Amino acid sequence: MLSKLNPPQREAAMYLDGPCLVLAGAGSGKTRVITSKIAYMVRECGMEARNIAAITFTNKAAREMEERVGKLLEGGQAKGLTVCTFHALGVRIVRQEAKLAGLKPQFSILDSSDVMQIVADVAGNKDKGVVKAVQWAISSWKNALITPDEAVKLVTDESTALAAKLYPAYEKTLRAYQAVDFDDLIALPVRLFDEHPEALERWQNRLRYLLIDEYQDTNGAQYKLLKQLAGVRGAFTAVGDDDQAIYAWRGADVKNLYALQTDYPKLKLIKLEQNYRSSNRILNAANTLIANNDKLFEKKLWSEHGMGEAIHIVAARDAEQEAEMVAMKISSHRFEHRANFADYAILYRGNHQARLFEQQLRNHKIPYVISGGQSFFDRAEIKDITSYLRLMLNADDDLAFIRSITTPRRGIGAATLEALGSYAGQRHIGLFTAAFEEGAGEHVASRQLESVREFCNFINKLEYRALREPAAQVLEDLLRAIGYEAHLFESCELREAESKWSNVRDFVEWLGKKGEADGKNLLELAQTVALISMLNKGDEATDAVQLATLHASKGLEFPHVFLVGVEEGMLPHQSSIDTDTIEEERRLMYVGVTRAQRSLTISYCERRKSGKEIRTVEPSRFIAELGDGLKHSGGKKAEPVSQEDALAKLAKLQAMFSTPPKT
DNA sequence: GCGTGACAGGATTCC
DNA sequence: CCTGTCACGC
Repeated sequence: MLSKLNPPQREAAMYLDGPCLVLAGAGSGKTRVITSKIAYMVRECGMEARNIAAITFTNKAAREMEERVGKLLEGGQAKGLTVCTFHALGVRIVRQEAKLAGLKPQFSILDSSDVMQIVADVAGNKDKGVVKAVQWAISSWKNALITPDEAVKLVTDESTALAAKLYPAYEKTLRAYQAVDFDDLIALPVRLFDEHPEALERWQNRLRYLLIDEYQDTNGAQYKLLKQLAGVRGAFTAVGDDDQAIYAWRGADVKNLYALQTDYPKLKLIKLEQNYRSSNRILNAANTLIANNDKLFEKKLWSEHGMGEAIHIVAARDAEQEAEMVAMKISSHRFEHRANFADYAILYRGNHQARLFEQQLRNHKIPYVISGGQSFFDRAEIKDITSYLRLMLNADDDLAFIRSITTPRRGIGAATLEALGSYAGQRHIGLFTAAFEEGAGEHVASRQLESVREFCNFINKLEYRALREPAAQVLEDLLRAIGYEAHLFESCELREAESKWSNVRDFVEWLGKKGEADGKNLLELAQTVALISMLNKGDEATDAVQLATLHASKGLEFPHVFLVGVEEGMLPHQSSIDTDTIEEERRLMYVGVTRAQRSLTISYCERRKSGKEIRTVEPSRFIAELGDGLKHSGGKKAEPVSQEDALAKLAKLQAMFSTPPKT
C-alpha cells in the first residue's frame, strides 16, 4: 500500500503525530498521498473509517477520492468514511443541529441566482452592478465570519455602506424563507460550534482525523471550521499548493497556508516536488513562469521524464481561425500519433470561449465533452423541477414558490405575484401561506387568486403522496401534471429541448434509483439534492476531446493540451489587469501549463471582436515568461496555415492510414 | 393591464 | 448562454 510511494509521500502518509501540511506541487501525487494515508490509518493503525473525514472542494474530486480509497480498502473497511466537499459537510452539520441554528431541518439551500434576487428585492434596486456589488460584499463578510453588526464598522465606500445597510434585511429574508446561502453552509456551523461547545464535542468525537485537499483554496470561515473540528490536538493533514491558488475571487486566501505555521507551531511540513505527469520541458516552462510571483515557500518541480517535445506557440488571425486551427491540429495529430480524442484538452479562461471551439469541432466531426462549467443542478430544466421539490419540502421558500408557479406558465405573472407579495410582506408570512388567507383577496384579483390556490392545492396533494409513494412514481406524475415535456418542446429548439428533456429523464431515473437504494421518499431525497453530484455517468467511456475552463481543469491531466486565447485582456483577464491581481492570473496560466503530460500548444489571436469593432490584441505577457524552449509558428510570415493546405495534409494522412485508428 | 414569446447583444472564474 | 427590450394577444 505504501510501497508505491516515494520517500516524502510515504512520510506524509505515515505522519500522525500532529498537524501536517503537505506542499504538493502539480502532478506530485497528492491524491495518492491522501488515499494511501486513509488506507494506512484504517488498515495499519486500527482507526475506524467513520472517524475519518476527507474534505475536497469539488464534488468531482470527492467522487474520485472515494473511488480510489475504495480500491485500497477491502469490503466493509471503508464503511462510514466521510468524503465530501466543505459545503456538503456544512449541510450535514446544519441539518443535524438545525434546532441550534434556528432552522427547520428541511431548510432550503439557495444558489447564487436566488441570492441575487433576494438582494435585488431588499435593495429595491434591480441594477445588476449594484446588486452584484452588494452580494459580493455580504458574501465576503460571511466568508470572514463578520456579522451584520460588525459589518457596519467596516464600511469603506458607498457600495459597502449600502451592503452593510442591507445585510440585516438580507439575513432576515433568508430566515423567513427558512433558507441558507452557500456561505452560510460554512459560517453557520462555525457560529454554532462557538456557541454550543457540546455540539462541537459531538462532531469532534465523530470526525477524529481530517484530511483537507486543495487547502490553498480555503477561506477564513473554512479554516476556522477546520480549527474547531481538529481541536487542540490538531488532528489533520492539509494538502495544498500555493502556486495553484486560483479562487481568491470567491474568498479563498492563500495566507491560510502560511497561517498554519503560526497557528500550529508543531506543524510538520512536507514538500512533494517530484512530478509524475509532465515532460521536463513543460515543467521548466511552468517553473520559469511561476518564478515571477512572490512566494513564501520555494518549490521546484522536476521529473524523471525526458525533455520531451517543444512547446508550440501559435498565432491565429482571429478567434474563428484559432478554433479551426486547433480542430485541424487535433485531427491530424490524432492520425499521426494514433491517439484517442480523449487524449486532447482545450483549455480557456472563460466559458463563452468554448462556443467557437464547439462549432469547429462539430464541423470536423470531432467528438467533445465540456467538463465543469455549470453543474448539473444549475441547469434551468433541473432547477425547474427541484423548485417543486423545494416548495413541497419548505412552504416558506418563496423563491421556489415563484419559480414553480411560473414554470411552466399557468397564467400567473409578475403583477399577480407582486400583489400577493405585498400582502404577504405586510403579514410577515410566506406567499404560500398568504394565498389561503382571506385578506389576500383585497390585493389579488379573484380570478388570479383562484389559480394561485389551485396551484397550492396541487403542491399539497403532491407532498402528501411524496411521503407515501415511491419517489420515481411521484416525480413522473409531477412531470405529467405540469406538462413539462410539452413545455420544453414548445419553448426551445428541437435539439435543445431533446437534450433538456433527457437531462430531466436522467434526473428522475437517478433520483428514483437513489430512493430505492437508500429507502428514502422523494422529500427526504430532495433535502440532499442541492449538493450531490450525479455527474459522470459515463464520460470516461466516451472517447472525446475535453473542453474546460482553466478553473475546471485543476486536478485533471491530459497527454496533449491546447491553451487557447492566451492574450492580454483574456489571460490575464482585463479586470485582473485593472485591479492589479496579475499573480492569480499567472497561477491560472500555471495550472493550465501543468495539465499537460506530453505536448503543450499555446495559441493567441492577433485580432478579436469586441462589441462591433475588431481590435488588435497583444499576446499574453505570460508567453514571454515561459522562458526558452518555445517554438513559434503561425501568424502571417511563418508556416502558412491556410485551410486548403491543412485539409490537403489531412487527406493525405487519412489515405495513408487505410485502417481507422484504434480507439 | 397583464402575460408571453421573439430577438439581439454582451460574457471571468464556481461550491 | 442569459438578460433586457419590444410587440402582440387576451
